[in-house]
Amino acid sequence: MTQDLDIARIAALVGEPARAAMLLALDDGRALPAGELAACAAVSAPTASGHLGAMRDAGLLEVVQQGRHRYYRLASAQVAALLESLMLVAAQNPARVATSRVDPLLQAGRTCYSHLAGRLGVALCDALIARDGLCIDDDIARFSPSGIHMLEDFGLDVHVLRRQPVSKTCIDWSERRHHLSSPVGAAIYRRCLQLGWVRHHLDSRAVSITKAGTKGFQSTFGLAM
Amino acid sequence: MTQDLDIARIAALVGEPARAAMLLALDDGRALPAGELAACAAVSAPTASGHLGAMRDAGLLEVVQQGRHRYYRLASAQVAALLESLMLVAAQNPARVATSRVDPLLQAGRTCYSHLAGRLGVALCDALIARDGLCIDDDIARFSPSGIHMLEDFGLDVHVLRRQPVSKTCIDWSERRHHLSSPVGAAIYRRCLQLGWVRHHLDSRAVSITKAGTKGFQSTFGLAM
DNA sequence: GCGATGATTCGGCGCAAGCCGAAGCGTAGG
DNA sequence: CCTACGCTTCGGCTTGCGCCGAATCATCGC
Repeated sequence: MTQDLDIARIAALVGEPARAAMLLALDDGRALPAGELAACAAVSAPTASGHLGAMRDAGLLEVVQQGRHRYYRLASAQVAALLESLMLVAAQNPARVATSRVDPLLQAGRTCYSHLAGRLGVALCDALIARDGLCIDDDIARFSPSGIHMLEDFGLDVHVLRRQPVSKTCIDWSERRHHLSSPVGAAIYRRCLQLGWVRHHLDSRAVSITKAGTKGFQSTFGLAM
Repeated sequence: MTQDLDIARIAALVGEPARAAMLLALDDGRALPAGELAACAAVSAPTASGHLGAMRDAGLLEVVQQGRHRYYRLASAQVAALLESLMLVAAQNPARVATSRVDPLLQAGRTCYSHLAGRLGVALCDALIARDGLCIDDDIARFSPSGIHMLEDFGLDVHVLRRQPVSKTCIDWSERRHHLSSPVGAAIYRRCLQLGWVRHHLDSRAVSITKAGTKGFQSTFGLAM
């Protein structure tokens, strides 16, 4: 066996609290400078630098130099998918012994590598299903004509959806429920930002809903927050 | 942050060559006794026992006792998905410096948690596409009427496909190409076994094609091995 | 230019964790 | 009942690696 070592090498990189914290901070696709990642992981700059270098060498991260800063970001969507896989497995195993404390970030929503996840992402998905705009079968979502109509009202360019009214879903690790993922999910997220319905907090991947968003989600999707 | 630790704990378990070897041996869904897993990982029985216990406690493995043997298997499809995620990331990163040696298992095919992967899985998928039976867009596969007809000839119960001619795909880590996954992929694999077209080697997850299979793949799917 | 700031490299410390041999426990089978 | 066998627990050894402080390099602003 030779691929054992390959996957063990990758998993070992992620299996270190400091490195895992950095990867999670990058999970939504942003690029962050080394110093900030050191702070996220609560380690010193030299330690962080070592970790980041190792992850870059292994192909998990990309680095882009800008002035005296070096911005790191996830190297590919596959790496993000790997993190989501890990979160899913971690969320459903019984290690939640004394961790009843709920992370405040989960209260509203969060982004998941360019699409909406968390409570908002799941609720949006549920609302579409409740109004017969969408049906999900075995992780695959199909839009109905009325669902496409809703997205049109929302301001999305849906001509691709007309050809193939299908999207992938992603199981949210915090809610254990489906939400829409790329590319439709990403388009919805971009449109939400554009309309000012949600705001992306710069220091994390939390997402909060604006007043306009509350009204908009209500009128367009029948979503009561 | 609290979920950092969760995913790090899971990843650290996988990130150990001996444990990774055991998980990979279980990747196709079989249940194996502790002793055999120790051999797979090339460690002593006590060492293996410690690893297996830790993975069971973490919810990665399930154990079923049968006589004086204890059979371990992956606890859920999510764990298998995690392994596939890791293989995908591991396969596409540039750590293939001196590992030009090709694993003989990949030559014919392999199973991937109850469906066909490897060269055979990818070739079958390609053949369906080439004959306009299938089109893949963004990891989602749709069957055309002629594709459904081919599967019918093959002996599959396709009434569910008529309602929703859609399936998921899985990117094979060795071929870097799509192949069909559950539930259609699993049905195809079961039917192949039933027809005696492929044989599952008991000591690994390799799959070999029988003479009947060569003929059958040729006549039904136009697949030249 | 010169200090300030971000990032990396180097060296040494300390702990966590993997490994095995020996011993213990339970089941199978004569 | 007693031996054989599969698996686990226990104790102790060793090594790998995560951590930091100090030093080095590069870039920005003045």
